[in-house]
Amino acid sequence: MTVVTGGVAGGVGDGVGGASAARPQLIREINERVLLDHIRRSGPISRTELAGLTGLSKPTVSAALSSLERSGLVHVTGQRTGVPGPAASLYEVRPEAGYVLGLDVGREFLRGAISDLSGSVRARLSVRTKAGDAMARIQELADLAVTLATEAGIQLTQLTQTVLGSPGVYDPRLDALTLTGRLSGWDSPATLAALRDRFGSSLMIENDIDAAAIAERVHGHGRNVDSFAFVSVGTGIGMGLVLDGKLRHGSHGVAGEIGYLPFTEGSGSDPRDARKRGGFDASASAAAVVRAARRAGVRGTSTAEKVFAAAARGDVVAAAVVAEEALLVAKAVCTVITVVDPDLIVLGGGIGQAPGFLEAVVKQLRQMAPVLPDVKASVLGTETVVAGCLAAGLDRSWQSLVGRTANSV
Amino acid sequence: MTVVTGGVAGGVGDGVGGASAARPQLIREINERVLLDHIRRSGPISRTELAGLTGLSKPTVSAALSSLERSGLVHVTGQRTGVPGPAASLYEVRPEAGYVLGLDVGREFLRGAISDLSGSVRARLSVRTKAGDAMARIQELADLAVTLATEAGIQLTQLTQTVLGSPGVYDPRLDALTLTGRLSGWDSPATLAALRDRFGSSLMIENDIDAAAIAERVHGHGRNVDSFAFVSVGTGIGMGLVLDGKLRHGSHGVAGEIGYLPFTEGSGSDPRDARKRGGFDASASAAAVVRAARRAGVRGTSTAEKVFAAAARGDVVAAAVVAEEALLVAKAVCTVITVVDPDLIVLGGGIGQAPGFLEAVVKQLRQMAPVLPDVKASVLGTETVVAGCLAAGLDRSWQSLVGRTANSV
DNA sequence: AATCGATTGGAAACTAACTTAACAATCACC
DNA sequence: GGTGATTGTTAAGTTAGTTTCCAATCGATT
Repeated sequence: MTVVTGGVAGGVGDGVGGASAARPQLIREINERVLLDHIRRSGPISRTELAGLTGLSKPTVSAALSSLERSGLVHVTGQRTGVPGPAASLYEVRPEAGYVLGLDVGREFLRGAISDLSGSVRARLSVRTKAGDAMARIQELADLAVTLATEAGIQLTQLTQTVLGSPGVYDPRLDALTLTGRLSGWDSPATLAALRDRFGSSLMIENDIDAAAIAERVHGHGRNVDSFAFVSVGTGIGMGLVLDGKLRHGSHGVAGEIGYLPFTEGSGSDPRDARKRGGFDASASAAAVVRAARRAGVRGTSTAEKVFAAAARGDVVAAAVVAEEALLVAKAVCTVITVVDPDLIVLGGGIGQAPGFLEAVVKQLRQMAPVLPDVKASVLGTETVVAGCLAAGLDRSWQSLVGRTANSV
Repeated sequence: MTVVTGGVAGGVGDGVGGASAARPQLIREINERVLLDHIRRSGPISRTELAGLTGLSKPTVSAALSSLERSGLVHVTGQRTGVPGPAASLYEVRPEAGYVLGLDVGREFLRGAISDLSGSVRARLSVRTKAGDAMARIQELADLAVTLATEAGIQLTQLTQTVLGSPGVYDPRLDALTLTGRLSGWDSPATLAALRDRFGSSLMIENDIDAAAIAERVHGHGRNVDSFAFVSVGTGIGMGLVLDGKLRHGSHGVAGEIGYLPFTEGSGSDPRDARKRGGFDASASAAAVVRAARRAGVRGTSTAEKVFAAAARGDVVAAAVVAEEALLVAKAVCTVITVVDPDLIVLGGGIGQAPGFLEAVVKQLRQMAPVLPDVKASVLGTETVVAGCLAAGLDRSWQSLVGRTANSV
């Protein structure tokens, strides 16, 4: 009944670390994993094709597939005909071998989806939350889970993995949620206990922006690089860092909490926010933009979106506020470059994805960063966090299912 | 004839990446590696002990050791007697199986050492450089290598790996040295070509502070953690980042170049430095401390060391300068925490290791960082960079030697 | 319509590597 | 000098994977 977070371990301790000795069975384990990966990626596929892709011999592929079929992870889905010779059996992942529930808890909305092991979404739903406190919010999440399961036509017990994208981070050393910011009461031990109680042992809690970064890796610009930073600027500020294809949480779970960058020179900073969500968040989040615009005398500045719209219309004062915001974000991106130097920076969030903002940030970056990596704006939308949770849950499900197979064979 | 940098690849692409299929031979390869690791760590050791440590059976251990012995990587070094039963043969790494040359090129000193495969240093030397340009400097390095080889009693051709710790970074995309800062002419293509010409195909170029971080990982505080940041503050400012036990260079080699952090509020900044070595370097390096002290009116401020000494003696103005420096360094450390959240921060360099500085930085950190990791001052000295180069070269030598064995068997 | 040729899937024989079990040889200690 | 622990090897058996060969199948060609 432990909450596990993030990037599936899976690392083969490198060299000095402490790799352990290998038995012949390991070969089988590796090869089944490899085959499974190919089947996942290349849809229905024949034994011969798999043999070609992996370099394994036909008898070996056959034996391994039998084993995978016995354990229920793959099945024959049809025959390929139309070519000379006998019809080839086509294998694919058995979608019913597992189901993943992804949830996104925000201040205003709860979103969720259920996907099967093949990755297709069986049910999806967003609701506006009415909850006043943490416990009510958890109840709403549980209700959402039930609704989704019903719609997907499965039992809750069939879920192999549940992933909750949430503000705040899970600190494995303290076994607690911390830095939950705007979500009141969410960082209490009771919240964590209640979540575990409702969602069981397979619950995995992922920072919402980290989840979005995973989605970006699977569906967005992160597909073709193996290290990138997803920088989200909107209601709050945060980052998800993917290095060597793996999301990094850091040793206290705070990797990417760039709201706490020690930049305090912003014009719109609110000291109350600075304590709770970090100095940089207070200086550069949407609320700070609104404050700065109001102070500068821009009219009709109820939301950051309106400030950006005014700037786009040619309001020079609003444009100055936007430029200042771009400078702040560029500084944050510059720190990320100097510290980890990723292949790519993806800007996300309401402000990060605003038209023209990317260019403004890049312009500033050019003058301050030691190198200029690719910088792109995210093209994903409101379902990003849920998609990331599903992807993370799928990954983890695969790991555990394959592991289980290997042991039981 | 390529310059390779840093952390040996060796990663088994995780999951989706592209792991390839396994043959039975892989088992042997893994097991030989594991045995070798144990022999390296646990000195002369018997077959039976190895069987116990690895969990492999005695016959398997015997067979693998024979193979390793045939390829010249290990040899029997003696017999253990004194216990009942036949004398056990003790195996150890054959030191002569390879030699590593580590070099540290600085503005004032060149340092170097040669170690054998077992890690013991066979020769060590530091010389003051008289070189006026890059080519002369390379000649001095080559001379140093010859002297060291003579002293160690080996031929230069016996070197399996040469590692040069140098200011600046190697950018694999441009195949060039960049950001070489104070070392004039060091970033020209001709320098790189000349280095390759002199030191051959096994040359590996490592940023000097990254090399120090490797030393810290092998000999210093980094031994018992698997992610830490070595932050060096002295003549220049830089960082070496070790995550999951592996040094990270980033995709342009600039990971850790925190001299380029966009902090410009320091009082001692010099605009010429800012362009060349980064805004933060210009604000917080030793020269900046001297400038700040001079401006504040501290007397006898020819070096940063004297400013720190004055502060320690009770000079309140000097103390204020030191406190300001601590604040700047704390901000840099805070950015590292918010971006990657390592287990540990190690402070190094003349300023970083100054008495009392650690405490001053921690005091500031407490008020700004979202979490406070372990922070320690390095206890390593002037030979750190060379030690790191040797460690990196040993690692790489092991990788290639073991790889070669596996193929040739 | 019959044959040809490509292709599939599996069976047999062989290789690589590990394990367990048994055994002969050795050495300290009583 | 006998006893018991320990070492290192040999033999037999298991898990995996490879190569080679073959029967069965199905579209295409004659």
